Amino acid sequence: MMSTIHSPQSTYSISDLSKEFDITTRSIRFYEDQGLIKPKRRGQTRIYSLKDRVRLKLILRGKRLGFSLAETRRLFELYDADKSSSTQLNTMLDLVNEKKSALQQQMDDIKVVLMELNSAEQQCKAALEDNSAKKNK
Amino acid sequence: MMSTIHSPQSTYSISDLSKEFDITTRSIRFYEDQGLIKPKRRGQTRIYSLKDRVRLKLILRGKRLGFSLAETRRLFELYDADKSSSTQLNTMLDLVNEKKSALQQQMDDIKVVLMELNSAEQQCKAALEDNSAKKNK
DNA sequence: TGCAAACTTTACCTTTACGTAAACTTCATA
DNA sequence: TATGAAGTTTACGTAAAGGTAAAGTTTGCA
Repeated sequence: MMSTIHSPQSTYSISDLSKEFDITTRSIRFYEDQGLIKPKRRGQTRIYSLKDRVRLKLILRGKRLGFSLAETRRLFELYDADKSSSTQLNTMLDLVNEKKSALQQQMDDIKVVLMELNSAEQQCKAALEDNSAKKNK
Repeated sequence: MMSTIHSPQSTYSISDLSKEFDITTRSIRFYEDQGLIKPKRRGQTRIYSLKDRVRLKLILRGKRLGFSLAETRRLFELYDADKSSSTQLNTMLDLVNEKKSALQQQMDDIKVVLMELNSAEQQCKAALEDNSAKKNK
């Protein structure tokens, strides 16, 4: 099932994607189960499109940022949703603003922790030099 | 058990902390269970120190960044560890660098997602204006 | 002294995000 | 043709991070 033609591929097998993103096929099927991706089928074999691949990338990035699969699915749904419904658009705006402020908070957290880690690193290095100066094992 | 004196308090009850950080007492005891904090006891009542409070804050910040409790505990352990053991110091350096690059990656992720969210926000607003111009419900 | 609020332990329950195993089908190819 | 790789479904298991309930202390204070 492994496709050999590279570059701008337009369909992918499940193992193509599991290798590319270094996740198990189990995970990919699970995301489908949860309604995050909807690959076509050829017989009972799943055929993934470019859109599916983009979504996978978004799912994984979301995960790195602590989004639950349910949250990510919600974002997908809204993104696909009816653009003529003002109610939907407002719901989306609310969600977007919620996410934005959460991410701002995360940015701030990260900056603080990075500074602390840098400081810890310096202390470690200093202590190591100190140790080697004193020549104790 | 609620202490009434404010400002630089030096001990706290479990409910003091649960209120301050807006988490349940169950969570606080769970963190203790997992070896992240070690409050003193008066009888069987837990007495939390400033250090415990700082750790709680660190635990929660870690959680916001997607650190597991086990990871946070590991960082605490290394921080408390023997500063004369070069092996330990090197282990710590490794862990610190690992965390640093993960956080850098997160920062990059966040920047991308923030840009996308901003763009989504603009599109929503434009669509809303469009809708109201066309006066459809 | 005697309640009510706050504290405690113990223990089982829940959700999320998969892992793992079993048993089956499809397909290329030796 | 048969064997092995890759795919599939179904189903049970698991780890993390608590929630919740039961049943029992402790303590302030009216």
